[in-house]
Amino acid sequence: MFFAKRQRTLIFRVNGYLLSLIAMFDLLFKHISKRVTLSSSELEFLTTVFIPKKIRKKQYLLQEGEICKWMTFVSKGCLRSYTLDAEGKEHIVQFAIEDWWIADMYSYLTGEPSEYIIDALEDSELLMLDIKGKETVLENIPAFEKFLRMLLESNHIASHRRLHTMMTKTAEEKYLNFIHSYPQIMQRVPQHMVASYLGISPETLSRVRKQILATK
Amino acid sequence: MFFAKRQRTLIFRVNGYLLSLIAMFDLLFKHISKRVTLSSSELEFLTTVFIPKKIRKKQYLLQEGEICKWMTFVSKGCLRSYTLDAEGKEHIVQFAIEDWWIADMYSYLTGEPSEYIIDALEDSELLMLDIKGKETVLENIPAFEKFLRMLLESNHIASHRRLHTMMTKTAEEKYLNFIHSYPQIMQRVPQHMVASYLGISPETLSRVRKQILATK
DNA sequence: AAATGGCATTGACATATGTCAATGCTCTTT
DNA sequence: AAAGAGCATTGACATATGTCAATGCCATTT
Repeated sequence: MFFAKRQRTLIFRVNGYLLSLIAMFDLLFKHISKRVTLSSSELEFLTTVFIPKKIRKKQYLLQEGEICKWMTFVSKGCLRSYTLDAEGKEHIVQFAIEDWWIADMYSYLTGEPSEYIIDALEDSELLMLDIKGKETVLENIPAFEKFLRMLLESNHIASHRRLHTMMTKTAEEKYLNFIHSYPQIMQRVPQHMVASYLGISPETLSRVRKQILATK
Repeated sequence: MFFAKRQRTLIFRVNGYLLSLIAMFDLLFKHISKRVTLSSSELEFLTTVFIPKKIRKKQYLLQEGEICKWMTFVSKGCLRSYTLDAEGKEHIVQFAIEDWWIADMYSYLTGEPSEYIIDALEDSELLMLDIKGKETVLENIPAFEKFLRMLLESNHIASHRRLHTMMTKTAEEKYLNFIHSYPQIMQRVPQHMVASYLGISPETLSRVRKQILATK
């Protein structure tokens, strides 16, 4: 009786795990298929190279001074990357939610220690690709080169746009721009982190929001 | 006599033109070879796809509202891309000197009209690649996909770094950072354009420089 | 139910940077 | 040689945003 119960539990666990794995890879496949078409054997190959990982809220994925070993695809949850300045203040560089990637590409590509920190803002599910894995995929799946190139092109455009708003817009415009571009993220992360991402103080963001509410 | 003279001149011109063409492509070849190895027939193929162009100081390469049809490799000279804001003030997004690329990738990839302007700050020599050409190259030279991916990776890193300094540094730090990273450009372009690139006013840059000279 | 920690808000005040206007320099054009 | 354009510098002043400190709210933990 005891045994049977244990076994059932185990099977449930294994089933649950497999189901969640399937869902994770399913999102990755859809993500890639938006840009290039892979054969089913190629997709299957990906499952042997990406490392699935679950991570709890507040856990680190990368700590300052470590080498960033992974390009990480977020299949569930929310992470951020940030730096600490001389005064120990956080500056958030990026949020990543489902269907996005996060990494310190500088550290990843050069092998230099990272100045960034990546941690989880929610319990999250990740698919991680190390340099070796990336090379294997590039060797075995020609279209993946194209996929990466196109991903980087999108990224390039987004970076330029962000830089431009950072340089030329007021705090209010930055905020309006943010809630327009990323309404989901605004809901999910604390306001002071959005402020940090926008490069303004939490107090200023609070005042900007008050101001906006007043005028409409 | 008259004829003979004309002919000699013509030959000189043609020779000069060919020599300059060779130099232009030579730089492009070296640029590409830093990242991937191409066969000589592949290199030769590139000369049939890239369009050489000379452009005089102050000429436009892209005007606001036009579609950006070209990815442009600068083999000589200096260009900039910038926007005009609501008050008509210039915001410089990028400088490009020899061995760099310039384009509005958003417009180039989507075919939407550009919000950017690209013009020459010096007489310049360019090698230009339109979308059709890019596709042809990608079809005929597999390694070019890898080259583009790696170029975009470098770009990605540089954008992140720039964004970070824009967000977290003072005017003085931005300036010091700039002259450290791009001493050549500082020499070649007017100071107020550097200010614009750094997102600060020309007056502030002037004061920052004075301040730096005083303290050392 | 009480205690705690994280967070947003608000007010008073400080400051870096922008704006405007004047001056003078240097180089090119006439 | 004169004129003009483009540019860097400087001073006076304006302002957006940051900093510091206090308050109160809400959710989670004990």
